[in-house]
Amino acid sequence: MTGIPLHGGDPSVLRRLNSVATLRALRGGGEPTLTELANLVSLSRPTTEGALSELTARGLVEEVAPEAGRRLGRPARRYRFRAEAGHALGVEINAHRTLVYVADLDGRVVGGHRADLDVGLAPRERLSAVRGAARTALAEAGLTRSELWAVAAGTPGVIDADGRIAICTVVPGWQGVHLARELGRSFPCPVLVENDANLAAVAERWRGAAENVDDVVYVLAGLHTGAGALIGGRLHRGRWGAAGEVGTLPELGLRDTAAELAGLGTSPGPERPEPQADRAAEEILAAARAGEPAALARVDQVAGRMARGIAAMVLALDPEMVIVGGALTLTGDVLVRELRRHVLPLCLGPTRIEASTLGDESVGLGAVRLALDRIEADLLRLDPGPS
Amino acid sequence: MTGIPLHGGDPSVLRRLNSVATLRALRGGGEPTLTELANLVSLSRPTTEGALSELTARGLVEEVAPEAGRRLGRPARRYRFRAEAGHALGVEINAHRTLVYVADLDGRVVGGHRADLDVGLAPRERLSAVRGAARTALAEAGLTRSELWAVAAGTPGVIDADGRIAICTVVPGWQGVHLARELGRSFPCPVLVENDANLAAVAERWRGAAENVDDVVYVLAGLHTGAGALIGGRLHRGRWGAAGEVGTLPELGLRDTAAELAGLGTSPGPERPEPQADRAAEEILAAARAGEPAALARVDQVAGRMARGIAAMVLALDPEMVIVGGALTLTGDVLVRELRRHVLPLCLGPTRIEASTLGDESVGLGAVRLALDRIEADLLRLDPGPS
DNA sequence: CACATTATGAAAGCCTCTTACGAAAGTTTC
DNA sequence: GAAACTTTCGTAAGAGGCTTTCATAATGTG
Repeated sequence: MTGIPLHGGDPSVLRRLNSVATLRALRGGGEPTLTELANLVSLSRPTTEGALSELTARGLVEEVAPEAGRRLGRPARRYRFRAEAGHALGVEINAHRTLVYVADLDGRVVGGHRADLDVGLAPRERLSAVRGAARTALAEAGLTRSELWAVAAGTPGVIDADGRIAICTVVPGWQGVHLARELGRSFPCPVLVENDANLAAVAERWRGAAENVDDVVYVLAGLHTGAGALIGGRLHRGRWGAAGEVGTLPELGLRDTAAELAGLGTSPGPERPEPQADRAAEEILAAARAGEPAALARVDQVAGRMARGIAAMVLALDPEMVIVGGALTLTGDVLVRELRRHVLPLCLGPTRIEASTLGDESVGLGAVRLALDRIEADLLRLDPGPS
Repeated sequence: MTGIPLHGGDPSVLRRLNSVATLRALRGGGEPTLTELANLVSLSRPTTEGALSELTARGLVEEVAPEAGRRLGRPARRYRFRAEAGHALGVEINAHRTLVYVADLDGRVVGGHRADLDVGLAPRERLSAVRGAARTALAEAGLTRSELWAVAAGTPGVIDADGRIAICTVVPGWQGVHLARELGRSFPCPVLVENDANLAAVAERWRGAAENVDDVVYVLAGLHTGAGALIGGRLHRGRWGAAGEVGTLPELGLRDTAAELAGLGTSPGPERPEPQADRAAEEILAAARAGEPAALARVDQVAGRMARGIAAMVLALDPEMVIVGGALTLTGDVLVRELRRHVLPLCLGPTRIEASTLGDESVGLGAVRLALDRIEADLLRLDPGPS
């Protein structure tokens, strides 16, 4: 946790440490020469060379053709990180669809597939649809399952530490499913499961609106509103994986957002969400964007209600940035503008409130990032581990 | 941040690493023999010996007299961590008083002083009272300022990253004071400043009700209610140091708690807090403890109001535990019981809600712990640093 | 007082990193 | 087209650190 070693080490840990440092330097991209690399890691050239030959043997690094001469002197050998050495699979599973991405170790998406799902699908069918989508995506990328190094899946609900869906109200029958174990049967590598809003937050920090921002709250505005938080650049799950579920408090206005936007009123406790509420909500938002007064008023009203819940999260966590995404933001930024207007006056600091830039890809991409994080942790770990 | 090195190292980093590991093992307490220590850090005896002689030269470790024989064989040399090698100063400063602790590197309190302060005191006088209290506490411990390795202070309000009091409504004139710089003039060592509720959370995790719990929310129930959060065992300050200020949202019932308890109603925005509200609130709590119905009803009502704010934090962060402390809890655990009754139904997980066990010492002890954390970070850092 | 037991002290050997120097492979210049 | 120049490569020597090993020292037991 603290990075402070409990155990000392013999000279061999130096070798590992230097290997890791070299790999890390190469992961930055580019195709540095041996001497450039040696300077980067502050090691001597022979040592760097040794680390590189080990990494090459492990398939993580490759020597590339020397740059066709334009500089003086003997051409330098260049090396690059073999991003294609392994792959990560990111999956989104929700009530309406599943979305799968395959990415290489650099996070470049090399395949994907999306499939619409019926809301009423039983977990077993839902799972086999997911497996099918994964198969298709892998085929598109020309890969087999054995070339996957990690898999991550995002889904609505509270996910416990084992990857079981502890609470889920929006996908029928989903609660209680041990998603990590189920998917684990299909893949010969670690399988992680995480709440969808949490993953969206991860994605927006990776390559979205919150790039490199360390403290982020992501608000997933859909039928209900969920939220995910990154604290110090790391995902905050909470003790039982339930962090960000402020939506549970009725007076904070994050329940049945779409329904209220659509003017259906707050239903007491719908076992099955009504998809038409989503569509109706989107229509209202479109009308608001067109300037229709009644629609604007409705958006204003809902934003005012949601604002309290978001403000509660902002005041609790004091993030640098709030990202608003989810189905309700896909048709424009009316909602974000209204939320900004309502939330900012309630905050203490100059928190920025921005729209998601990844749209409906954020959960899937966040899953990719989570899987990559796991791979990197394994790769850059100092102790060799049982692999 | 990640503990992964960017730079490689020559054999000398091994030595530092092993020194650090040895020191860390000794910090655990006890007076191990050389061989016991070598086993602890998984190093050979000669290497451990080398690390020890370096640490001894730095004054951090000392050889103690061998345990008077009761075992067979040649008596083993024993070593111990010299907790008296350095000291930390922890300070609490609020509207009514200042409290100072001096502790050695093991956190053992070796001196302290508390002084009542007039609420209306100007910052300059308040500061000199604090300096006086520190001087008295140091004298009691038989130490000079130069033997302090770090100082930390806790005070109400939002503290920015530089140790300036960005927002403070409860101590007149306090807002805008650059507390870290002011105190820095008096001490030849790092000076840290932190929000009081944050420090109370740190203290309760250190040696209070939340020992070794990683995700904790501390609710400081005083005139207003502040909160501090520990996430993953680390203090979460937020981007602008304003994390935990849920009390700002009026509908969450964490403003003017004492005033409402005392039946004074919610004052719109008191420039100066009224100390009699505190006292009246305590009387109500005592009456409630005695079972007086009217008082019980009042407590119940306030707890119900506060519960929403606390629940908002719990739902946002999903902590393992909520600690309730502050002036309102000193007279008994009525408030805690009522809060537990009101908050738990609103939560998703089995969050524990407990009373502070450190009482009005928590902020000062948290300051000690924060200073010690800083010292440890410096001590256990691998790179030598400019010290 | 000898013996068993445990710890210390010092030397030998191994691993890894750094420095140093000559050879190699290009480009530029004449 | 060859010599000069420049930069990199390959390898050997040297230094720092850790481990193993064996003889020695100090203490309790019979």
